[in-house]
Amino acid sequence: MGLTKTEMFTDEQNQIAIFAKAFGHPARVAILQHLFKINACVCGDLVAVIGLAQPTISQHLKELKLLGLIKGSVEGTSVCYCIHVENWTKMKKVLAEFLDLDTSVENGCC
Amino acid sequence: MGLTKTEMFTDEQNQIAIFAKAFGHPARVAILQHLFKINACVCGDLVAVIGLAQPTISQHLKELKLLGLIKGSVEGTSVCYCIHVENWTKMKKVLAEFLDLDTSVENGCC
DNA sequence: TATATTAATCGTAATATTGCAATAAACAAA
DNA sequence: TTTGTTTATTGCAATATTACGATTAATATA
Repeated sequence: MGLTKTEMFTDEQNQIAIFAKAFGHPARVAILQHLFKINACVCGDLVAVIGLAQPTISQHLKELKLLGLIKGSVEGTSVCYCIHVENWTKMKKVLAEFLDLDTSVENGCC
Repeated sequence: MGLTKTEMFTDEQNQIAIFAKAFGHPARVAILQHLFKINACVCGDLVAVIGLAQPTISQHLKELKLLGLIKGSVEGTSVCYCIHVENWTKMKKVLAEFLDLDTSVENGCC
């Protein structure tokens, strides 16, 4: 059906899934890596850097902005994007809690 | 088009996206959390624990197994699943490298 | 004001994902 | 062998995602 049954899962599980989905596409990974690399606002060159069409990049940026992982500010005719560091840190905490579950695994079988 | 243009991105970026996609659904998050919680093989009770239909669970398990994050062994009529700790560690390293990019961000704008 | 530049939105096409009923396959036990 | 139990596979329907051309919106500049 293509329709995730979110109501069957905890808020935490849905939260993890939503964040993970943001990184579930290489274009968004590339966008975020570039923003970190530049370590400043990026105004306009993302389309050239990533290589996808402008509407496609704009769509990916919108998703990341909706999730709060980046912020954009209008700067003349262009728009400048950068990492939302506070939210990035929060997201990392949520994901790390999940990813670090293996620290206590004894693997007594298999 | 629904078709990701993987050839436009680096192996690392695609790798991150593929792993992240595995956690991009709450059912798979729940499955993995349960495997960690039990800290052993789980034989058969996943359908009851998660609450989705058996073919749906089987499909999610297949994806996780294909990615190498879990392993399953036949045990009579049932199949036992558990975390593939070595691969989980490798995956964590790949994701952590990406998630920890913020350590050097000075956020000199925005 | 007219034009150029840049980003967002709309519309649409194609592929991917999710979910489950039905069925098949594998095995244990009677 | 027959029956029951458990998991995998198949087939399909519905929704989601990805991508981009065309257009619109917003703003700077000539």
